[in-house]
Amino acid sequence: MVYTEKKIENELRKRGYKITPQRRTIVNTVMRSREHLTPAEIYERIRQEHPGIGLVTIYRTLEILAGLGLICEMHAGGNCRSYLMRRPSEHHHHLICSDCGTVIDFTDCDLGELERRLSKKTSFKINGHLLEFVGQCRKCREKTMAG
Amino acid sequence: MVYTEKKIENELRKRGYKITPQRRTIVNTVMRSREHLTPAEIYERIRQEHPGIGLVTIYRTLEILAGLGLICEMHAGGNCRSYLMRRPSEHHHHLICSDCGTVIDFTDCDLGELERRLSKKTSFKINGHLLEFVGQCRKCREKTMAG
DNA sequence: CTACTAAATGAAAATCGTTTTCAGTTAGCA
DNA sequence: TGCTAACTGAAAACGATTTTCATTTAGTAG
Repeated sequence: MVYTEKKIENELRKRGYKITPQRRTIVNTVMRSREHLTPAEIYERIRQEHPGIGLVTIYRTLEILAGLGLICEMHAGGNCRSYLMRRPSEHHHHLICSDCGTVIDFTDCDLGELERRLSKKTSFKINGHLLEFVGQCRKCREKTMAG
Repeated sequence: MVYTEKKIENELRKRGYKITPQRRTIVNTVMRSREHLTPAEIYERIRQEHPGIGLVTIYRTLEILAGLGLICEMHAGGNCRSYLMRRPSEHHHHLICSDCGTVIDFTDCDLGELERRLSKKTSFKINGHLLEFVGQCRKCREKTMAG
């Protein structure tokens, strides 16, 4: 389950932020996506319908949403950050083939116990996690064997 | 246990990389530290003894070492990456504070069962994994409460 | 020890993602 | 309808990282 647009708008209004068409579009875009999106990717997607929008506005809005804990900010390889709607209780992970780049998603990760243990030990309030497995898919393994 | 300088030099030589005084110093600096260091921090530490060294060289060397799996690259908040000596056989994971960037390492992850399950279901040969928890450390939580 | 060559170095410039500045626009409220 | 704080977009600034290029050096063969 994901936050509704209404819930997000209320949350923003409550803190004195205004609801602008740009912000609506940004929330909507992040919401539609089941993948993490970088600011640049969000910009590209929005630009098609909303040519006038500025990349700056996207940065600013994402910063606010992440600050309120409504979306989840993530830092992966390269110099890029990306954002995903926060799905309370559900999260999603990847299994990546290091040869061909195929990505398989999975959602069951059983990290609750570890999360509790870490949280207790470190006094962190844990908000999320990133889990990725890297390996070789069947096809690529067969190629390697053959070659 | 951490890799020895000798082991690292051999690993480099084996791939045709040369052992230069700069590389020695960089390896030595990362090795001495029990903390993650950013390229800029490494630069600062080295500059005191080796004023001539270039930041570029540090970037280049870190890239090679990380590529060979001898050090561990980490992306935390802000636009910064940092590096830590790798401890073979342990794999090591991070708990990151999304506010201040503090990183806590841990090594117990209990993902063996999940790995087997995924491997069976997807026919992947799984070689490794990346696990990061993101949250808010005690100090930052207290600040948030107060503010 | 000397000469050679591929690899490495450092300085400067280029690049990329992100942030700041600023003048003009707009949402939300009286 | 009018007001004002908040928002916007363009351009400039910024900081981290990468590329380019001329020079130097490690490792090796003679």
